[in-house]
Amino acid sequence: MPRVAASTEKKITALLKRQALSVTESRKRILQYFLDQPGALSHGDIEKKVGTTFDRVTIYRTLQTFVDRGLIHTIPSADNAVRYALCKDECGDGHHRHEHIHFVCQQCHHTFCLDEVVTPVLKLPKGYSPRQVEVLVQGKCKDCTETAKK
Amino acid sequence: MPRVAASTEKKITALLKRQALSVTESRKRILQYFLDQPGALSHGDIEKKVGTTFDRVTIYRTLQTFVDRGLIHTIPSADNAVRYALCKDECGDGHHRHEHIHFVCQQCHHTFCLDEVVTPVLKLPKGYSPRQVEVLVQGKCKDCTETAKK
DNA sequence: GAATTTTTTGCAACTATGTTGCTATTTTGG
DNA sequence: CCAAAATAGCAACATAGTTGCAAAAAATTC
Ligand SMILES: [Mn+2]
Ligand SMILES: [Mn+2]
Ligand SMILES: [Zn+2]
Ligand SMILES: [Zn+2]
Repeated sequence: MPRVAASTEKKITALLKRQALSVTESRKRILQYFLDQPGALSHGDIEKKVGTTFDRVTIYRTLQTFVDRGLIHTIPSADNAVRYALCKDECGDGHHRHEHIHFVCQQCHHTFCLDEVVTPVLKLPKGYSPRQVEVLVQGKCKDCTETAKK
Repeated sequence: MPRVAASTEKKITALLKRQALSVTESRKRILQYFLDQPGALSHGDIEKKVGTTFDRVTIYRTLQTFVDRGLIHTIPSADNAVRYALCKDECGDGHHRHEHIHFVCQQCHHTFCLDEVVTPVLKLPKGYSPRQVEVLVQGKCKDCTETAKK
């Protein structure tokens, strides 16, 4: 029995093919990693996970390719460590459309997409033309809040 | 006549003394740079400006000290380049309180504090405890919009 | 399914960014 | 002006990110 269910394998391959990407080991493994866990991942996280199997440069290039093709999006941070998360809506080649906000847990240091929370509409001073709004909330995440109660 | 007006010099010294900081050349120059321009600055910006006069390490430590003392605050980014801007409200030793949003111009690549725009109150899913909300708006800034009209 | 073309990978070399320990220098307060 | 405290510069290091190029792998064509 394979470590990764055949159905997941199929799903991953389909995801890559949909974006007209060659299906390679590194792309499959990195995409798998994103699917296997709920949060966002930094380049460093991925390197720790698969860095012995694949070259650092390959990871950089894979992430860039995924961003370009709309498979993942970047999440800004205040600590010089941009994170990446899967795009759930219909992002495509060259264009991202995200309306959700991001949550950074100050306790477990995980970053989550809160897909159900829509970015607010803001009234900006005259002259400023908004194109994209990013909201980054810091605090304590669901898991960490629940654990604290026990 | 000194290059920097004596009044500015006084102001800078006062700012440093208020936070119980030693008044040194590097701190004065870096604080001066922040006061001289409207936007936010990255470590790299500052290094380009004063990097021949002061050591890189000094700049890192100065920025960290300023953040710790509530003189400047960090602005998250999506490009692995955290920026810093002066605190206008009453931030102090160890605690920052900012309610304003930040604007990143995709044309001139400057980052601005929009002090007049208050961060929105968000309804989060059950379990998430917010502590700090950061809003980062990308688009075209005032100057770039006006220049385009001509 | 083998050959050819195209794409991706790994490696090396490099630049940039950030950190730490230590000593010399500067600043402070008396 | 002096002694104590704080800061700056340097060196050495660690981590992060980029580029060119040849080898390997994947896709395409036959
Ligand atoms: Mn997201
Ligand atoms: Mn600000
Ligand atoms: Zn958490
Ligand atoms: Zn602009």
